[in-house]
Formats: sequence, structure tokens, C-alpha cells
Amino acid sequence: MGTSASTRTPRERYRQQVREEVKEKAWQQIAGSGASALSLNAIAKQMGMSGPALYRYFANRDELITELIRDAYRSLADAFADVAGAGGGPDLGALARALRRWALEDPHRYFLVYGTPVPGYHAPQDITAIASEMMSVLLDACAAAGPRPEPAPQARAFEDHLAGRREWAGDHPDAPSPDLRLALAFWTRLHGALSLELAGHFTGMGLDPALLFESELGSLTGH
Amino acid sequence: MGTSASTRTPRERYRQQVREEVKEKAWQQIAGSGASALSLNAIAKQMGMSGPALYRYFANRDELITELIRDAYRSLADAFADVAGAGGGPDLGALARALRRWALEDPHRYFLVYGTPVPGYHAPQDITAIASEMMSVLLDACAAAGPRPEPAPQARAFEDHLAGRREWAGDHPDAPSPDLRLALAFWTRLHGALSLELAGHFTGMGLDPALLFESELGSLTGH
DNA sequence: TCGCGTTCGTTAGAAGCTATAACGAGAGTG
DNA sequence: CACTCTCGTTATAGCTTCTAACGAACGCGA
Repeated sequence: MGTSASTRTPRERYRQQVREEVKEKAWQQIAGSGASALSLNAIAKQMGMSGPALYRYFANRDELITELIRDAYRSLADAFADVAGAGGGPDLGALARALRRWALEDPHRYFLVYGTPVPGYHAPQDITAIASEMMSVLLDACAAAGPRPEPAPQARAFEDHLAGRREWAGDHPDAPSPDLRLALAFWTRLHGALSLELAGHFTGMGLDPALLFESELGSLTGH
Repeated sequence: MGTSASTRTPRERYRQQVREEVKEKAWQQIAGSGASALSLNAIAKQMGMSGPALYRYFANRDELITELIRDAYRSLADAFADVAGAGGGPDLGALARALRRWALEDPHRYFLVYGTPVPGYHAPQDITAIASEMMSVLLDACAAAGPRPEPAPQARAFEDHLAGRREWAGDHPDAPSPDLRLALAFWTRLHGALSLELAGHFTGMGLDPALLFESELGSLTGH
């Protein structure tokens, strides 16, 4: 046990090491020019080897990008888990600020997860697993959340709808419908504020996105 | 007058006609494979002429895409204006549903406007003008909106912040702060729900995005 | 109606990309 | 020590954007 199957043979060790370095260079390149401009050729040259060598490590460009998306999901889920593990009990505000911190830390990484979807792309199983892992933390925080604003009639209707379709709640099959709706509102509202901020739709407006974010957060945690 | 400067010379007429056909084919291609896969070469071949011919009509790929973004903005602004012009007075619910209809009509067009930003891209003047044209319609609807939920403390703080920085309100320099905040919440919340829906983050959850959208709309228009 | 200039579409080509194929050299295994 | 599997190489096909140079056609003024 200990260093598990990851460190089997020296070959495997080296292989993993190169894959990591490729991904590292890929992140650098994405940070500069976005994911659509990611070039395997450029990465290879940057690592001192010639183009097609990288195809020993990644079947194609899409596989590399999928790997990057997976890592991005993983880092966000870890950030969530850290928040849940740290302070006394889960807290929606802490989760929200961790989300914003994570997004501002690397906007391109954020857009890799929540931006324009790649046409043919379908998330593999393990990525949806990470997503539901995050949802689980979020539902815990929702359950622990205090009193919340009186829901509008449409919100009540949505909660009724949710009561019948909670398969996505994963390990929280008994979560009350208001909690499910709160979790979804958390997700959509904060993502709305964040993605518009990061896409630059507020630039030139002279408003502070942090305050807008806090305002939207306030609409979730109640007064 | 009448047919204005657009129909000056026969040459100019033909030129505009070709430009329109190029954009038409571009939309077809985007609808199939997304904007990142848009190929000038493929469009040219589809129109029966050889690659570089298109460079007589568009300086480069970016100029074509910018034009498409402009048209996309224009069509959304028109959809907003139609709603405002039609029924008796502006209505937030009608605007919201027009927004969702517009988005579902062509998700790729939606992402062209609100999706992952192109790294080097900066919106030209006339596009920001269209954006503030929409904001004006939205602010009218906010002013006409009925009683709204009691704002959370963070929302009050944000309104105070907005009171000092309302330059973006354009032709509504005297809009009250609660209206400004409502307009921004409209924008961010509905965009949050829409973009997650269109990006497919709800697929497999078995929930009805229309009801989620209505629920979020309910949070804006009050009970 | 005739010429002349502008504009258009062409082909050729450079530079870049993804991706495959075939080959040589090395490393680890039995 | 030899054998095999893996790695990195070069060559190549096919795609892309975009520039350059050439010929033809179109339309405007005379």
C-alpha cells in the first residue's frame, strides 16, 4: 500500500511525470490565450521535443482537454471540501466565497468548466461523479442554513416539481425540496454573477462585482 | 431617400449581398459545430468559390465573428424592443421569457454573446451601445415592476454602492438604486439559469429547466 | 458606345495546426 | 546477455488562416 499503483514501474513513473508536465504547460498556455488556442505542437516544442511525441501520452487534443477539465473540477471540489472540513459545519457563505475565490484565481479554468461547451463533448462518468460530490457538500450547507426568504409562488411550484425528481441528489435522497431548490438557486445565481463578471460584461460600468456577488449571496442566505 | 446609402452602386449592392450570404452560411456552420470550428475555407467552398475569395469581404476570421456577435446582440435587442413595444407597457416577466426564447432558439448564438470570451477580443463601441439599449428597456420594466421582496442587508449595501456609480444607466440617469439592482439581478440570475441549462449542466438530472427559470423569475418579480 | 480604372475571383504559396506511419534507439525484463 | 516494449524521431497527409500576384469582368465617365 502507501504509494499505490501509481508508482509501479519506473516506466510508469516517468510516463506520469511527463503527462503532468504537459498539463502544466497546457495550463500556462491556456492562461495566456484561452483553451481554444491550445496547441499540442507548441507544448511539445516548449518541452524540447518534437510535435508527434506528445501523442504517446495523449491520444489527441480532446483527451488532453478532457483531462484538464477533470483536474479543474477536482480542484473546485477540493476547495469545497476544504471549506466544509474547516470551519464549524458547512456554511453557504463560506462556500460561495470559496467558489468566487476559485474562479478569480484562474478565470480560464473557470470557463473550462462552466463556459461555452465543446460541441461534441460529453462529460465522462468520473467528472459527473465529482460534480455530485460538490452537490453533496452544497446540500449539507443548505440543510444547515438558517431561515430563508418566503418563496415566490413559482418557487413553490418548482419545489413541488423537484419533490418528484430528486435522483440527482445522490447521497441525499431525503433532502427536503426547499433545500434542493436552494442548492440550485445557489448554483445558478452565483454562476450568473460570476460568469458575467469574468467575461467582462461589467467592465466600464464602474460597479464592484464583489458587492454584486455579496448581494446575490444575501438573496440566498436570507435576511 | 428611402433605400438609403445601402443601395448606392450596383457593386455595393452585390457586395452587401455576398456578405449576407457568407454570414448566413456561417450561422449554419456555427449551429452545427459551434463558433470555434467556423472555417472561412469551408464557407467559401460551400458558396462555390475558392478560399481566399472571402478575404475581399472580410479582413479576417475575427472580423466575421465580430460581425456575427453584433448581429446576435442586435437580434436580442430587437426581441426586447418587440416585447416592450407590444403589450401594455414593459413587463419583466415578458422580457425574461423573450430572453429564454431567444436563447433556446439558437444556443450557439447565445454563447456567442454570453459564453466564454475570446482572449484578445474587446467589444467595439456600437456593440456596447446595443447593450445599453437593452439595459434601457430593462430599466423601464424595472421601474414599472410592482412591489418587490424585502432586500437582504447585502443587497441594501449594494444599492448604496450603485447610487454613486450609475453612469452605466445611460438614458436613465435618475433611476432609483433599487431599480438598478433589480435590473442587474434580472440579468445575472436569468443568465445563470440559462447558461447552465444550455451548457447541458442539468442533463441527466431529470429536472425541468423551464420551471427553474420561472422560479428564478419569481424571485425577481416578488410574490 | 468605347475605353479605363476599380474590384473581384483565381491560383500559388507560406506558416501553422492535428494526426498517422514508419523507423531507430534506448530502457527494463527475463 | 538478449529480447521486447516503449519512446522520440522524421516524413507525410490534410486541414486551417492569410498574403501575393495575376487575369478577367464589371461599371463609370467621356
